[in-house]
Amino acid sequence: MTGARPAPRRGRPGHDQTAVLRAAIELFNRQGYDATSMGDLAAELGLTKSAIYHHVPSKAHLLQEALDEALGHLSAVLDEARRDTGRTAYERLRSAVEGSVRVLVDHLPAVTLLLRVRGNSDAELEALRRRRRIDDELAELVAAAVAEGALRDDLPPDLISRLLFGTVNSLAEWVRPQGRYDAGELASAITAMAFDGLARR
Amino acid sequence: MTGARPAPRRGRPGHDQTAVLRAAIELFNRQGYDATSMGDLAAELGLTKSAIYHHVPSKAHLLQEALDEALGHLSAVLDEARRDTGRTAYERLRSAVEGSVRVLVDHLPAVTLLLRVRGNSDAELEALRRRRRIDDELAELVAAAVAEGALRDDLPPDLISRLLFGTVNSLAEWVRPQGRYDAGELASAITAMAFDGLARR
DNA sequence: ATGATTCCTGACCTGTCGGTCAGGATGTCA
DNA sequence: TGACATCCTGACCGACAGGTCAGGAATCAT
Repeated sequence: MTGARPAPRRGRPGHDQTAVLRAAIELFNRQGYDATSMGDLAAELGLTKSAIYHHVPSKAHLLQEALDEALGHLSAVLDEARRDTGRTAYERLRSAVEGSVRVLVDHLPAVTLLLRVRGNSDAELEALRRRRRIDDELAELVAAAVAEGALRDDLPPDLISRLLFGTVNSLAEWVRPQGRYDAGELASAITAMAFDGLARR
Repeated sequence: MTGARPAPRRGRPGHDQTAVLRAAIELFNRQGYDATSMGDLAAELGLTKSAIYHHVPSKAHLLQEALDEALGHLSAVLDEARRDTGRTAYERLRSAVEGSVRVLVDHLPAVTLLLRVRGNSDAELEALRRRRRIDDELAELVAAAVAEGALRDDLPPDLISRLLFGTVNSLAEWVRPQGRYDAGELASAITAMAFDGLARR
C-alpha cells in the first residue's frame, strides 16, 4: 500500500490537485454543484479564486473527476459479479448489493455527487448514461434471481431492482464517514431487510 | 370537489400564479433549482422574464410554495397515524408508509423538490427542520413497532427507519406520473419487500 | 364608448458567475 | 548564490443572474 506517502515535492509548498478536488466534492455535496461558486471553493481552501485555476482547469473538470471516480468503482463491482459465473444469480446479487454499499461508503462524496446529477451538461449526460447501464445490468441480475426461483415472483423484477438499489442509494442521504455504522453493518442490515423482511417471524 | 373549475376570470387572459408555479416546480426538478434561471422558466412558458414577476414575487417564493405543499401533506399523513390510537404501532407504521407513498405519488413534483433541498437559504433550512421533525416521528413509530414485538429487534430501530423511508423516498428518483405503477401498487410492493422480504419462502 | 382589470413587453440595473493574465512569492536543488 | 519549479495574488473580462419599472395590449363589465 503506497497509501499516505508524503511524496516529496519541489517548489513552493501549498495545495495540490487532489486537495482542491476533495474540497470541491465536499462543497458540491453540501451546497449543490450549481449553488457552489469557485469563489466559495477558494474561500474554503483559504485561497483566491485564481489560485484554484492553477491546479484545475475548470469547475466542470472537478465534477467530471468525481463522477469518473464513482462510476469506475461501481462498474468494478458489477464486473466482478458478471465474471463470477460459479455461483447462483441470487448469491451474485447479494454480492452486488454488498459491493455497492461498500463503494458508496468508501467513496461517499463522489457517489453522492453522482446520485444527484441532473444532466445539465454533456459530461453529466454521459454520466447518467453510464449509470443507467449499470442499473440495467443490476436489473438483469435481479431478473435472473427471480427466474432461478430464489426471489418472490409476485412482484415485477424491474420493480424489485428499483426498490432494492433505491434503498442502497438512499444511504447517501444520511450516512456520514466515521458514523455509527460501517459498510458491513449497513450492507447486512439492507440484505436483512430486503431479503428476509423486517417482520418478526 | 371544486376540482378543475374553469373559474371565469376578468381582464386579459393568460397565465396565472398556479400555472407559473407548476412549470417552475417541473423545471426545478428537471434541472435543479439553482441551475434553473427565471429566464429558463419564462422561455418554458413562452413569456418574458418580467411577465413572471407579475404573477410571483420571487424565485425563492416559488420554491417556498412547493416545499409547503410537500411538507403539508406529509405532516397530514403523520397526524393521522398519531391520532389513530386504536391500532398497534405496526399497523400505524404500515399506514404511514402507505400514506407517504400516496403523498409522494400524488404530489410528486413538490415532494421531489423537498427531497433535494440542501439548506442554501433560510427557507430551505426551515424546510429541512420540518422534514427532520417528520422523520423523527416516523422513527418513533418504528421504535414502537419494534418494542411491541412486531418487528425484528436485531437491527437498531433508527436504522430500520432510515432504510424503510429511504426506500419510500427513493421512489422520487424514477416514478413518473402516468407511469407503470400507481400509488397502491408501489406501496404494497414496498411493504411486501420491507416487511416480508424478497426471498422466496 | 369607456373604465377597470389583468397580463405582458423591453429596456435597464446591480451583483456575481466562471475564467484569464501578468507578475510576485516561496520553496528545492546545484 | 543563483536557476528552477511551483504556488499564489489582484485586477480584470464578458456573460448572465435575479429583479425593477414604465408603459402598452387584451379582455371584461357598464
